Amino acid sequence: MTTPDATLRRFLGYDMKRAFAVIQSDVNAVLAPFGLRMVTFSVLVVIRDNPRLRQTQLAEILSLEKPNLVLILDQLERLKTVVRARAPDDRRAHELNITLQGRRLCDRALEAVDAHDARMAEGLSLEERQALHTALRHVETNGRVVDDRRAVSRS
Amino acid sequence: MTTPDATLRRFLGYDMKRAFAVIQSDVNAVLAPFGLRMVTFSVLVVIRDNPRLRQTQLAEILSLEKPNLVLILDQLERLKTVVRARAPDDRRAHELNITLQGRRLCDRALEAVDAHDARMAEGLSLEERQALHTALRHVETNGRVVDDRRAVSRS
DNA sequence: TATTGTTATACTCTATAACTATA
DNA sequence: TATAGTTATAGAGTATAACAATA
Repeated sequence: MTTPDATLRRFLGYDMKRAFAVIQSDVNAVLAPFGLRMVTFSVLVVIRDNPRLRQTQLAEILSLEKPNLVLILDQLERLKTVVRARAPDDRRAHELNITLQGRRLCDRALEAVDAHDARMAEGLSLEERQALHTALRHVETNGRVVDDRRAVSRS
Repeated sequence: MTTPDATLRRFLGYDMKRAFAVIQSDVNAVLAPFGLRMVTFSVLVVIRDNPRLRQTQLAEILSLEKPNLVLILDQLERLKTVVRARAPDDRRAHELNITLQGRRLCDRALEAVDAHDARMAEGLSLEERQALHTALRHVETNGRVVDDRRAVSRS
């Protein structure tokens, strides 16, 4: 047993929790100067890439609960980066759109996060980096399957 | 743009957040029948592997804050899996040790988490899986470096 | 009756300051 | 004066129930 946590190091969950903790605090630090957090940044990007999106769809895409999205959008509206407008065809719904100012902020933030991401991947070859993304998506998919047969694992 | 979150998919942080969310809820479901969560499980394993460990050291190993560790240990003591004892050489400190009952629980939980981990890695070759671990530790290390020169990234 | 966005709320996780008892 | 463990507390992040407006 070379390190005190050697037993845990064989689990994907453990290595991922540690790696993600590092990334999250780091990305939040990178985004703070823009007035953004990891979630608000993600929401801003998805709104930019999907004009006239509705809140329910946005929540679905990012796996957020609708009530939690409300406060995130309030914050983005306060930053003048996003606007909520009544949908003409369904007056219950809101169409979400990015503003010009939001687009500028989004571009700058994307650049900063890209730079940070490159630093996080330093030391990994392009192939290794691509393999990491592939493996992570693989795990995400495997987990979703496990979700269906929940708690059958053993007891 | 094939998926609504295609832009975000290029970021390690995004793929990791999604993959980890899946793993975490999954592992917690696997551990629930044992009365454990991801953290309590990790703490139990480290105590088993490092007899007479003290709380400050344990907190350091698992990157937990000492105050948060207190409640975790309370819970493990209530389960009769761990005991706190006054250290003979320093009466301020506690020596942590696993009980026989704790050892049994730890073994069964490890088996369950191992089985789950194998399912999460299904579809990945042994080499791919090993590469995933390596890449995650690489990211963890890269992040720690960034930590030192915090907030210098750009603004 | 169902759905969209919202409010209120609660529970977990994480982080910090300050206390106590020892050193 | 400093350290180990603890208490209290506050802030995120996340989850559910119920409501008003609209379909």
